[in-house]
Amino acid sequence: MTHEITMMPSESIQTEVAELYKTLGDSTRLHILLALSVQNMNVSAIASTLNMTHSAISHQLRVLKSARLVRHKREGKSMVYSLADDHVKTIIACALEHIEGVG
Amino acid sequence: MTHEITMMPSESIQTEVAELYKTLGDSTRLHILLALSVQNMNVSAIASTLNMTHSAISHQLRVLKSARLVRHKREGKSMVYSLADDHVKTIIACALEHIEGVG
DNA sequence: TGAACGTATGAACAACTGTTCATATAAGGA
DNA sequence: TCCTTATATGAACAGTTGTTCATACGTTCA
Repeated sequence: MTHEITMMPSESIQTEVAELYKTLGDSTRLHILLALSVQNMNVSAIASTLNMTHSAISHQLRVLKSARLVRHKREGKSMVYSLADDHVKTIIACALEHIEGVG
Repeated sequence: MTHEITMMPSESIQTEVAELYKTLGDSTRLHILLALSVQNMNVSAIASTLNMTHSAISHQLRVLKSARLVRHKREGKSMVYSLADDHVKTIIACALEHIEGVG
């Protein structure tokens, strides 16, 4: 885990990285990921935590799902969402450190 | 450099992080940053490297500047741009690792 | 099966984004 | 000073984005 750019990434990798950032670059989605970094939640819980409609949250979860940033599993009537892996936390933590560093 | 989220960031920090990602979430801007991670360049050099117009590059450099991701200094007729600090490299490297990890 | 709950989806709309084009500003050389 | 080179800026346009509203789907329990 050195976090260094050892060589110039290919065009397609660059595009993928930009896509990843675009996905993270919406405050609703970032809020969802941060909430999920604390604990797994269903759609209703996320919606009330962020004080937004179920529909808006569901739409954004779809985006996060297709970006492979969250997973979901059914539990009875509800869908429980969780972060896809620890990478996600790491990426956000990187940005947090930058922000805190710059002030 | 542990890259862990030790506590829930404040609303304003969350918004800042989202803004940072939004800035990184454009392939033109990411290309510029990756190019600058190799060497400092002026606008013309960036434009020809990315095969884009000077104007488009200049507009994007303005965005990167206001996000404090790049610095610039005049050298004769041209403006030489460089990464603001090593944080920028680290942030991009984090995402690269995630992409490569996911495949 | 039918009602209630939880979630997903599609259409539509306003708001935003990135590029292009035209033009302006700034520095160096004749 | 005038011309050239280098960069910046503003307006405008097409394309994209995120939310809302209405509706559909899926699960549980009576």
